[in-house]
Amino acid sequence: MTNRSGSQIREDFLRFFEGKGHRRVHSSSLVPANDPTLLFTNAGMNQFKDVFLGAEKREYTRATTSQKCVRAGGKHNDLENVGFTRRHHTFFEMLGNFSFGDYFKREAIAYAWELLTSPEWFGIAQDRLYVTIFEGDAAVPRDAEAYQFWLDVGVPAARIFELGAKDNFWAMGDTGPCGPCSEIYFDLGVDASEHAKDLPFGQDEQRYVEIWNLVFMQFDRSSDGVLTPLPKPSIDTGMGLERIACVLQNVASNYQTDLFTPLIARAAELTGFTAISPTEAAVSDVKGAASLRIIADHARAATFLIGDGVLPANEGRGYVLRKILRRGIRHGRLLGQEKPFMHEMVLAVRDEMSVAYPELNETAERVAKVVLAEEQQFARTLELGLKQMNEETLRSGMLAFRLYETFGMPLDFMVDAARDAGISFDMAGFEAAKEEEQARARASWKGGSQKSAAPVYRELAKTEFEGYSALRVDGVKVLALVKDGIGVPELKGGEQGEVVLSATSFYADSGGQVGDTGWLYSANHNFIVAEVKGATRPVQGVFAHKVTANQTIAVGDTVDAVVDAVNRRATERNHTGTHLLHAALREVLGKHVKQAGSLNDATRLRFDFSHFTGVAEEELQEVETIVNQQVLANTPVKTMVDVPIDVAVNELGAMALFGEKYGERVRVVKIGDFSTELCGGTHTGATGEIGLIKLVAEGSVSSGVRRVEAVSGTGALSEFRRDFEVARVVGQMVGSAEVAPADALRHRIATQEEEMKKLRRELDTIRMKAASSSVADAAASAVEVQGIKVLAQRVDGVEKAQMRELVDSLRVKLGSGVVVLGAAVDGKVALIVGVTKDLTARVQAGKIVGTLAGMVGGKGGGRPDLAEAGGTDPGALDAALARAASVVEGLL
RNA sequence: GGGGAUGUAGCUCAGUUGGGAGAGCACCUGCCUUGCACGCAGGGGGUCGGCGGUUCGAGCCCGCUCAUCUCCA
Repeated sequence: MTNRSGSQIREDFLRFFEGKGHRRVHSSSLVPANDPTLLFTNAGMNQFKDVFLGAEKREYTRATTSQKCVRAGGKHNDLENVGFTRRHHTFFEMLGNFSFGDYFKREAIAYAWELLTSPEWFGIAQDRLYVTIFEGDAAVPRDAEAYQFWLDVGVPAARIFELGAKDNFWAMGDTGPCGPCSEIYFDLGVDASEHAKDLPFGQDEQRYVEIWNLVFMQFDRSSDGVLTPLPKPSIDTGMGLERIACVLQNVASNYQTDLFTPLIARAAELTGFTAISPTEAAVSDVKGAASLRIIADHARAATFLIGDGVLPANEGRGYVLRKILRRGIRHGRLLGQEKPFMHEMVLAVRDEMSVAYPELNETAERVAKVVLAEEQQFARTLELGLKQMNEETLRSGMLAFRLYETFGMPLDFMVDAARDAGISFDMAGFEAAKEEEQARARASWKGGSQKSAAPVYRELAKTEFEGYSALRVDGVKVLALVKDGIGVPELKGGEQGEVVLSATSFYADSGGQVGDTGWLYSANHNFIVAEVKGATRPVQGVFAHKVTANQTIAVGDTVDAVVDAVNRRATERNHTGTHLLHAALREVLGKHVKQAGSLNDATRLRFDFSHFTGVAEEELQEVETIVNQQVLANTPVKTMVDVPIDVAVNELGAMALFGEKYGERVRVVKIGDFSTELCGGTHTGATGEIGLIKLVAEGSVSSGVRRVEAVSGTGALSEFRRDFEVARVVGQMVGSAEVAPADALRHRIATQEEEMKKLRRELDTIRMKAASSSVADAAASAVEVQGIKVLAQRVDGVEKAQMRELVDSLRVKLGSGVVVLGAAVDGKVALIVGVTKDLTARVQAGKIVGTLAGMVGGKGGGRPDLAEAGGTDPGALDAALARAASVVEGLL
């Protein structure tokens, strides 16, 4: 057995299978393209799923990959285990070889055995290997073939074990391709035993470690559970790089391989953990060692996830990333590092892995920034949480859970704090509260939205798309009609549904460009059969036209498909504009700008991209200027089809986007030397056709992602018309005959506002003075009731706030007494009653005002010393005021 | 997808059964003063996230909505 580095193992694996006629395919993104059922790419076969399903064709039938994978959460890989076992990881690399209806079991087994045991390759001693096959069950017979092939390559019968469906039968889902599998195990030796005893295979999970799983895709399972043999069986294998490295480097734990030791060493440096050496920390049970392993593991996961476009968030993928990151940060804190350090780990990951994943060189600095921002956010969250934490919350598990749930206060922090304060933490209460929440979340979940395409689409041939060159295709056949997800023989006039044609000129929703609208004409082009509202691609290659039928349309009919050219052209202007915008943003803001989503329809373009801060007004203007220079240059837009993806990305420098899935041969859209992108959309012939691009909005979508919206062509014209009209009106209103410069308007309006404020203040004082003088000698007119002075006065035209002030000054003047003010305002009545403090024990303002309000058709209330009321009958105000004294008397 | 929390002055935040929108810091003016967060006096600054409802009256109650934080799926 030859010791070799992790990088060498990865390379040797790929090289071995290249030698066996396999195409080396680049790892796909961790964010699965077009597969909403999957949170993250978690196996090598993910990117070939459609190929296995027969929905997608590749130009090769054998492939080999080293696939980035993330498993975090879910039953099989609990995040909490990572770091405390020898083999759990959130991020790992899966080495695999695949056969798409090419070779089958015999070759798969022979290749695997050769690679593992040949002295030219991994050279593992045969007596350390065990294999398993499927033992068979009611539905599927024992895998006798695999058994025989293992014997053929020289595995002794005593080392072939037979296991049940749980271990050795594989399925993609409840339906679809499935088949038996065969696993290869390595014996780490009795030293690695968890029982410290020499136990046979099958009784010691830590000693006998699974290193390779060969899946034999042999059957197709229908929805009623029946298995039918696949005409072209396939192969899917997976070998964890970290595990095989552990074996070949002759160490006990994945963390002791060179894939991890440099990261653990760096983590030790950054956290100042020096209790034991990094080498020991890779396996040690010493407190803190696991923290280093966790940091190393999570740094890898975070680096690759963010590199593939995931950002920390509070739901979905982003939330899993956040949990991983925060767990890493917490373990740094456990080791005493309270300052941000995780972002430094990102650079260490890049240094270790950029040879195999060169994209890290490009992304690492941006990734580090994202991580740093998350570290700061988490610090803030902790700070706020700590403020809320007290003895009470630690004693009550329910309160502690509330703190955890609401403020994100980590459980281990509270447990530690309780221990430090000598309080026993109520873990049982916490768990109970947590279970309650989980039950609630589950109950609300019910049927998930795992919407998959209607089965009817799966059986159809691919639609021929002619829309790149033609807007109209005549004489095409109606292949299928779908209503509410079910295939139907015909659609009647007035009905809505979807139409699949043998060929079409309609572009379908894709790459941010919306599907075309238009019409289906009768074969003789005499009348319109159906209006097309849009088009989608429910499965790869099949175009579905969303229609409202004008008259009966049936499967087998022949129609002419005609795209609404006005709409299409407007959409194309926006789409080409998006490419220009993307390139210009990168020029102005920096190369970290990458598309995070886009939408192009006939009215506007919307472009989301990665960027940290708002885009300044000057930057936007610069972008706008550059984009329009490109438009004016009238550069031809060139599309190149059938370009090998490597050529497109490496030689042409085309931008590939996050989360997009590309085939081996791609379409490249190139605008001079300014922009080159992989794109399947339709574009203008030259940039000049766009006419003009006007940015209209900039804002935030989520943290780290900004959105710019713009209009072009006719949309830009109407935008300008509208703005010009606004400017003209505003100009006129402030007295300028022509459209005034922005500065002048700003100044003008600011002055007017200033003036208005001043006048309002002046008016206030004048009213106040008038009101004061009208009640100036009123103090003298106060009536005395049982020794209490009662003053009632009408003060029309005075605002409420001023009435309160008047009440105050009158209370002072009276020294002791009751003040009642009333006013009629806008057909309504306002009443305010004040009682000096010395009298509030005897009579309360709230009660007085309540009684008086009743007389003017209203209600009221307030504090004992000051109360307000409103009413609806101004005519009764004088009468009410006149009765004020007797009301007070009545309350005494 | 579900739960919880927050949103009030430039910043950090008070605001008590619904009845005067506030504090500290920052800013401006003046005074005092050679100093370390100077002090004193005065002042400016608010669509109380938005919309709707209940009410004579809503920062406060109700509904919807947006944004941010957070837990779960």
